[in-house]
Amino acid sequence: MKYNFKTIEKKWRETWKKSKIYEPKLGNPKKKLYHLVMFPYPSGDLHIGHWYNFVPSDAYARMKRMQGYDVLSPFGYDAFGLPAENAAIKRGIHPKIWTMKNIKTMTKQVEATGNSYAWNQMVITCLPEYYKWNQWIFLQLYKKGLAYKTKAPANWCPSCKTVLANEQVVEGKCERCDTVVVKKDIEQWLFKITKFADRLLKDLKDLDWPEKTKLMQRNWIGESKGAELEFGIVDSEEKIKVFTTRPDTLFGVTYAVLAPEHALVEGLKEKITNWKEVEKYREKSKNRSEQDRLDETKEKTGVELKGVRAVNPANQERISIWIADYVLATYGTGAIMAVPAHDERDFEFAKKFDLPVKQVIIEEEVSNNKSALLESPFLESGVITNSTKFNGTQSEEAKQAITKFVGGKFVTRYRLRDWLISRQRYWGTPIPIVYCKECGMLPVLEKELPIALPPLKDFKPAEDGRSPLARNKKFLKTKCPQCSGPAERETDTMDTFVDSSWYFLRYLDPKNSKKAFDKEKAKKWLPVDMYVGGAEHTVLHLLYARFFTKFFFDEGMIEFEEPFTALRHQGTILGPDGQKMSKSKGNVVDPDGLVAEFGADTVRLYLCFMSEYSQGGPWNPKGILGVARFLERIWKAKEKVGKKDSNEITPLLHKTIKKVTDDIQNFKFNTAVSSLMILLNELEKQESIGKDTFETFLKLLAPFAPFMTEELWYELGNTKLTSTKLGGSIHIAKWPSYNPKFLEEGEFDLVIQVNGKVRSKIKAEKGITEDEAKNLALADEKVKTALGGKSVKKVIYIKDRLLSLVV
RNA sequence: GCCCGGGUGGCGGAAUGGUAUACGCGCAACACUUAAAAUGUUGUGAGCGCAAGCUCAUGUGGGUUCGACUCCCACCUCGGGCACCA
Repeated sequence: MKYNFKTIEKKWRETWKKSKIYEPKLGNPKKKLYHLVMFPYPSGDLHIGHWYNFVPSDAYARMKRMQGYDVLSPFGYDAFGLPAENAAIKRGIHPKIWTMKNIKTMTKQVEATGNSYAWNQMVITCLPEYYKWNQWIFLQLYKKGLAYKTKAPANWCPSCKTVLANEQVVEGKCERCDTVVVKKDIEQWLFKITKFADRLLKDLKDLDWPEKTKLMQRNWIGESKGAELEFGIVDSEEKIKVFTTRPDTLFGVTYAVLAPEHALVEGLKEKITNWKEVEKYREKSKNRSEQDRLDETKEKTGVELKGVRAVNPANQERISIWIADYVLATYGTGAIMAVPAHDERDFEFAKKFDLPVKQVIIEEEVSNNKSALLESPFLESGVITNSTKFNGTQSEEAKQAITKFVGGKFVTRYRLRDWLISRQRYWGTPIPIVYCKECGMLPVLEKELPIALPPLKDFKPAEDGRSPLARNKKFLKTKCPQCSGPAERETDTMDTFVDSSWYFLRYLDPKNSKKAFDKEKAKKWLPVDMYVGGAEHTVLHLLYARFFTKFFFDEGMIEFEEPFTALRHQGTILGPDGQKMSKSKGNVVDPDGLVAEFGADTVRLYLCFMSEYSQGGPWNPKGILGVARFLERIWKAKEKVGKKDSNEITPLLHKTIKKVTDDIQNFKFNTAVSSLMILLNELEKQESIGKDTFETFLKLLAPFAPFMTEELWYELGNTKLTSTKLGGSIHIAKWPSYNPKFLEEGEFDLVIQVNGKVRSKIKAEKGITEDEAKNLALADEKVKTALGGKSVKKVIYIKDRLLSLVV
């Protein structure tokens, strides 16, 4: 009988759902395993990339379940975001209706995969029952001073008169009207993630994450150790504070540079003789568009602050002060000491404006150091020169000494910026803040939560840069929580990354209306043991989730500091042409069509088999035929199942158990499947297949092909099925274990090398000694020929593998 | 520019110091068939040879080693990330 996947898959999908075998009892797990896939955005269509994220990792979850773990594998939707607004504008459907409809469709599609999700734990972030807690968390951060409001630049389209999300800026231009986008300063909310920079960096080292991902997070946090030094200003009480990683070059400073926005510029206004010019430059750099920045040829610009001079604290030398936009206001102190001889950017700037270059570090100490004109800056460390009493010391060692000499201090700086969470958008979580004319800015009372999104028809931000929520008077007008006088609500909504920063906690208790999450339940199930998702979320999502977790820990709300103990990324599946899939290229692989043609098991198996998981690669439409044949052959092999087990197959069976177990554990799904294929190839050569052997084979295959294995398991009389109950399912059967004894017995091909070249292979018993192997080799005709009568000088023996003879 | 990660048959890939090319796709021949499809069997890196076999081959060039896809050095190339971070 041919394998009829359609009826079989339908039958088991329904049976599993009814019997709830994938819904763990959350109460008291003996051996918990929290397996999590990154929840998708409900775009309305589950593409093959989703399958690739969800299916192989489900194989991992399934094996763990069979190994006796209480596996929690939940699923949900990251349901706020811009596409819903765009769809609403385009088709006139409300974002919520569009989103919920998509969720319904996608859930059906996800169910088709046969994945073992605990559907009863579903989380949907755009529902008030979820975003209420975003607001609550915001209030906790606010209370601790970790949520604050400040002027921050937003993307502004001067033509549409609207704020744009980053995704709406395409190559520095507005995606709608192609106008060059500028930065506009507006009051926005930020989370103080920088306060956690050191811990976010330090705690990376213990995580079982891809090294590359950890490295990217490290670079993003960007730790740099250096000194903070103060430069005096002639005839002024003001000081310029600078941050430098090279205090050893202090004697080589020939000018100082402030960021154009630096507050001191304003403070020195009275003294500056070319104020007009200065102001013009400041204005220009402020209005600098994204486009400009992208086009920039790296040519340095700047203006000298004429009439003011700074004093080098090391040698009291007077130096010029400049403003230039190559110095960033947002990093360090917003001011630098310029050492053109030892810094590339300073060198370039000095050359353009004809500023002095003074070398203070040389490669080696020479008796007569005439400093020749430098053609390029000398960036390495070396020996100090031209620096009075520090001459002749090693520059690395002089760092501390020189810093101390001028009364500076050593500090650690981070590149990481605070997290801007304000969005001037409709489809997100409203920020729970009100503004009262009398009492000022106040947080919403916790008992007032959730502040629900009001219905709205027009989703474009207002011309003053405010969110569309500002147009809804019913939403906007409220009472002051303090004086009950008239007040206005904050109209910005939160970045959707807020939603995804703690959803893994909510899964335990998605309906809890009293708390965001329960400490006791969290203690039992978290942290997440295995997190699987795309590498594109390497930096932002993972960093934000770690930040939230550390905050919750500090607040005593949970007892762990890192949310994701282990992390794996799936690769990207490309179209058959090797290009990224896109509708316009017409190279999109449609999973629904594949399921209809081949069945879910086949699609699952091929996704696991086609490539190394983290690598991905092009989809080969013919390749899937291989695994389809494999399943058909298993279906046929069932007919050969008899009582007698052949001993011959036992060593291979045990080898396969070990290989499949190890490979799934290590996310090497492709080689796990290939070892099952090898086993089947051998089983087919047998007259009859033992029932035990076949059952073991089915169990090993069950994580990959849950439907067919369940059906065969049932036909072999293991699964008990009544109209409402499922007993003895293969998916909760005990995972096979191997006997190491079988791996050490039997025959192997002893490879004989002479002078490093393979000259012969001899069948031998496993476990033979070096002498036995040598005797076998020396008796072999081919080896004799290769040796040519010469005497063996050296013998290398690798047990159960190879003998290397050197003559 | 800087930092990572790759480059293996016609194709997807396997092998992390020990038989290079497992497994699969494709291709070829044969069997079954009136025929085709499906299925099954066998073969399949390149070159030389009737053959046993020999030589060459994991981006390129060098090195370490009895032995290198694997380790080291230099270069070529593709992909990813960051990008004036002092």
